[in-house]
Amino acid sequence: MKNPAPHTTVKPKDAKPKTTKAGAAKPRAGGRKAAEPQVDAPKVVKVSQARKLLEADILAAAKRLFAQRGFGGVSLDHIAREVGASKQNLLYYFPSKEELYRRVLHGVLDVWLSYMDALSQRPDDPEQALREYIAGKLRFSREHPDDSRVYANEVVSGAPIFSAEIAARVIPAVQADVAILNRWAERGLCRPLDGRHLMVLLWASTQVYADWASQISLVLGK
Amino acid sequence: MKNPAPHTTVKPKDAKPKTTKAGAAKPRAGGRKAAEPQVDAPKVVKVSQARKLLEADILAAAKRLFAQRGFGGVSLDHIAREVGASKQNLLYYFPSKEELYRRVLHGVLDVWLSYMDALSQRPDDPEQALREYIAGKLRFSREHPDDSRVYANEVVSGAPIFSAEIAARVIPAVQADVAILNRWAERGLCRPLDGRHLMVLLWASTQVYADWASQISLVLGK
DNA sequence: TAATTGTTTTACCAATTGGTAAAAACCCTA
DNA sequence: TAGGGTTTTTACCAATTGGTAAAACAATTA
Repeated sequence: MKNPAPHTTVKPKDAKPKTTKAGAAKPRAGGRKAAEPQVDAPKVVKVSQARKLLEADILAAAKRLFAQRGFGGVSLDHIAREVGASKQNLLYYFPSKEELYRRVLHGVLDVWLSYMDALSQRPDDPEQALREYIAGKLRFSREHPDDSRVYANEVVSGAPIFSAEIAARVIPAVQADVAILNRWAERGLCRPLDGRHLMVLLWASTQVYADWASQISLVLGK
Repeated sequence: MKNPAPHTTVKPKDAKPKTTKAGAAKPRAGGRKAAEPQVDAPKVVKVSQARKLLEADILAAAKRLFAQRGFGGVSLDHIAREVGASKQNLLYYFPSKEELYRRVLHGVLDVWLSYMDALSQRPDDPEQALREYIAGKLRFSREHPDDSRVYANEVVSGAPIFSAEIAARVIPAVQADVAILNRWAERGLCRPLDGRHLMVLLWASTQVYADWASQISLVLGK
């Protein structure tokens, strides 16, 4: 009543550059095929390369930020600025913040799982298999620390958004590994053990090297 | 200009209850001593009990929420509602959100450190000392999962707020423990090892049981 | 070149954010 | 019962939040 809405008098802040950074840097190319229904041609929708590029940019930035501050600690605006686009533009690619987060998590899980098949590769050589397994998980933590952290963040929060997908994709993989461990023990290929707990131990120690990097480096004096 | 500011016409939503839940539930007691300067009386400021109670309530709720969603994922309003007070009331006890968070972290660190002195208690009995150390850390994770998670969250984010305090309080404690481990190795009381890495391993595996509770319970089928 | 598509920007919006100022309610002591 | 302190509530505030609608711009195809 007293004064007009402060956000209705939008001052342009400063004359915005005629062509934005993103606009100048990235060439656009619209138009997608599928005019004539060619049956034997692979029906890839062929989204324009520019689109894929920006989409990947957004996902990468979002991953980095989510890793650092968690879902609630990051705003769409923040992510958008990081890739030189506007929030609205970002919402053109991803319909909502949660959907973007989901996409990030999906990608993270892809990477995570791709590092986890060492045990089944060598079902008869516990020592070598374990060695490779651990090496793989360490490599994952080292090569994809943000993925590791995003995943950790989600799990620590009780996986409010991703529990279904985790249940569907991670649990089976882990249980298969646990089964292999237990089979080794039964066949006498290694000392008797509870595969589940060894699994947790392996997990813990590798994951931690990524998540706790800052503190560990302080402690190890490195 | 066109329309009045929407948030200036604040509608009371619904007639708020004359006495709020908090007001009805919690007795207040003001007034603090220190009128005449009694020199030998213990100069505890003696904040009123009600104050201490609400303060503790706030800290507890804040800890729980920060553990779940991280610093950025929690609003003051959210915390306030959780304890049945208003945001402004909360700001009467803690001058800012960051200060509240700092207080939470401080408390977490107190608890954490209190579980970490097992090694120095038995400087000549590696096995027993380690057993107790691990048991203690596991107990911490089990008895104070939120503390564990808040701490993990902060560290995973690179300890943006708490790095100084961590450096001052945690690192020395850990380094002392590492030194003990290394001394055992030197004296032949245990197998040769790098205390730093054993330390990380111990840390990892105990902490993880708290932080990853949701996922682990899925995997372990419990 | 014109129509059509795909992409970006502009203009909004209601709700919520952390925070301030001050009035009101409360409680103990004098 | 009055006064003075402590605590809570009321009333704001500017900035930011996630999100919508539509206009403007660009590229491709007809």
